[in-house]
Amino acid sequence: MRDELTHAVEDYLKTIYDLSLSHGRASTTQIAEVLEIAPASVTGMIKRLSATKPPLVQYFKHRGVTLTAEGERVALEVIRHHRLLELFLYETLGYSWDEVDAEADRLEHVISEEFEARIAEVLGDPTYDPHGDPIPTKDLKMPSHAKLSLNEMCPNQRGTIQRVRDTDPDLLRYLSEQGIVPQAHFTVTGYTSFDGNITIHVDGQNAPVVLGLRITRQIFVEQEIG
Amino acid sequence: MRDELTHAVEDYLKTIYDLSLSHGRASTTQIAEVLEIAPASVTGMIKRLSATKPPLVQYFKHRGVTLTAEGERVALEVIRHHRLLELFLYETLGYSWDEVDAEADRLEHVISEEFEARIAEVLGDPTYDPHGDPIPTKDLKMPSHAKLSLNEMCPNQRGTIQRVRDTDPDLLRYLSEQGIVPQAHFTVTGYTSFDGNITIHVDGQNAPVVLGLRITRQIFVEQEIG
DNA sequence: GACAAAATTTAGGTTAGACTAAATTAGGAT
DNA sequence: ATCCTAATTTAGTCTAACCTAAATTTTGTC
Repeated sequence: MRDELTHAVEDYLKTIYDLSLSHGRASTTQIAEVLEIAPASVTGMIKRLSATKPPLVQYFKHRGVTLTAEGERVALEVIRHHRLLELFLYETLGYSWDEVDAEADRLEHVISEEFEARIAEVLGDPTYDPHGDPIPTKDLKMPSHAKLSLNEMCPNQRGTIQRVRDTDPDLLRYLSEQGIVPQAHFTVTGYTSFDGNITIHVDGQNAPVVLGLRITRQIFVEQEIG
Repeated sequence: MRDELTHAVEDYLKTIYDLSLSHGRASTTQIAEVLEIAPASVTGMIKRLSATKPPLVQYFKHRGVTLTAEGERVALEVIRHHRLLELFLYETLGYSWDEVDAEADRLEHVISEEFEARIAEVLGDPTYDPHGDPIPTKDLKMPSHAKLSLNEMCPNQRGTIQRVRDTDPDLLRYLSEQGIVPQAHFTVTGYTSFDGNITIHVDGQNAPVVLGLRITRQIFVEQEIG
């Protein structure tokens, strides 16, 4: 139970958690892509993760992995660290939202439970980080969050940006320049079926913005009815 | 110049810096004791540190190591991180002075220059950490600091605590209970030559405290003349 | 249902950083 | 000057986590 897992293990579990949410399971190649390591290395690590007691993942040879209850617990712990840190860097140290991910990626593995508790207190037990991602609670329950992605919306519908799931600083900077940040209201003004491009007009902005599938899939929204 | 040194290397350099200050050079065994690893492991690492380009240490077989200019630069960088972090944890997150060292030991290796700059700014470019240790400046100059240790004082002399160089939480908690913290004024009321024990009476405290050599050697003071 | 392309695993190798046990060197006491 | 002990180094292992190249399995297409 009380571990002392390596940073690498924590990174794997975090990645598998994310991939499992969006794809149901995590394949070797997907994990390798996210972590930017060779697929063969992933296979090796997966074997070790499934051989610990208690096992952290369930391994289905040639068809990917899922987290065990214990693996999910660890993943949520790391994700809580990460997102609390992002918000702390943003709120308390004045980082911009495109800078917080990289710093939190390193800090998340070394802070103590004490540190976690203290920044949570300073921030008033927050529920969402600067990208709108939900922060698991102290007892590791994931707060509710928008599941509708921007690419599923249709012209003339209105909505509110809830969550921007990307870590690329350049993209994030571009999006915030266009007013595309959590809580922004917008109207879908166009859609081209060939490429899946969506055009939205953010309230208060002069020009509309055209966004490709790769991006709109990462943006989660609340639809405004009426 | 442009590094990406491992945590272990940074720990070695920090340790060698400290030992060189107090003993002129750092021996294999001393380093091993501080880092709590086997002496044989230290020999191996020292060889690597002296074989980098540029070398980080100068190795005198069978007689210890000293830092090169480059090694000292890295050590001061790490020490700056460490002490800024200690103060940040103390001031901004409400840690007590006995808790900050352990947390800073892990964080010091992963924070970015950006993080360093931001906490330095939040803290107003501070010069001393919660133990009274001097914080190297941005350009890595060490601020002036008291060099007289408590064990060198004589009965009836008065002084001010400037610096408590220890990392043991239990000891630090005990000392602060006795009012022995930076800026405290005191009078030396006794000395026993057999064991080197010194008795001091801290202003505002009821009872005097007897301190052994192991402790008084770690406490640095400013003597009050007259 | 065969087969090529894509995904995955196996096999073997590397590096950092630790370990133990055994050999060697240095330094202080006689 | 010798000898003993403490300090140090050498030699050989181990583990975590990565790598590449080759072998294998799965899957989608006709």
